[in-house]
Amino acid sequence: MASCCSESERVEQVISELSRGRDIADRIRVILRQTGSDGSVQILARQLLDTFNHSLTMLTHAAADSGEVSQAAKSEDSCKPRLPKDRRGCYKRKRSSDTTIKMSSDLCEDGHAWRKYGQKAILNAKYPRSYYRCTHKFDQGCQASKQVQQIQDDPPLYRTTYNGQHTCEKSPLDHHHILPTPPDSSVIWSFNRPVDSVKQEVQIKSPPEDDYMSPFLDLSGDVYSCTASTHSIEDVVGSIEDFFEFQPLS
DNA sequence: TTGATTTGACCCTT
DNA sequence: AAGGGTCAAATCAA
Repeated sequence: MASCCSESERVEQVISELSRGRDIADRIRVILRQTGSDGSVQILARQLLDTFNHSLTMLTHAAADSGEVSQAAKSEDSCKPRLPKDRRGCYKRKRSSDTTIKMSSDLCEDGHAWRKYGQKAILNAKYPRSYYRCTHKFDQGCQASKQVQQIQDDPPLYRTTYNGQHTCEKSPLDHHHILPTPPDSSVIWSFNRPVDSVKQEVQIKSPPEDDYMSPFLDLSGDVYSCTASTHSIEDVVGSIEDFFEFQPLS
């Protein structure tokens, strides 16, 4: 009879809720690791995360098998030429929250296994942008992805934009430049400034209450800081790029 | 043979 | 409508 929503909508709601639970579990896990909490608690957090991942995997596969998810648009104009698969609704553009940007003078390893899935020429950009997803996207349901783009030639400067957090297993070390996103969804950036061939780690954090504050860079001390809206990441990155461009390398 | 990369096409967001 | 993110077939490499 007339229920509030269709079966497919309910399935998608459950998937959405599970995804949210997984993100929260992952944040708990990161916090526990950062604070050096009891190992058994960390294991429990890990198991909680795995439970969400497995549930999501089973649910999405079952939904796909039964054709329940994302089939709403299938009823009409299904005779489009040269479409091997109906890909409508197959992806959503990433939002700017839960994003980490790293600027570095080289393409250093970040400790994760990535698989390149695309490359695009970007308007007004000299170099193409490469797209990577976590190698464990399918076997562990890890949603982390990154974009890498060279933004400067001499000296070479690369901007790496990380989206999402790793929920896959990796070595416990090597979090030296990917900082955990706090629960308030503020944004943290870190990048290396190539000065005297010595890389300086810079961390930039935007407090959540400064939603409408224009971005600025405080480069006066050893610790650089920057505040900005989570909606103006590009502005901040522009400021960083300006800094690299106009500051003579001493 | 298998997994990774390349590349053109599709389609969502702005 | 344009730009950008993702998919997937083709190709490459180990």
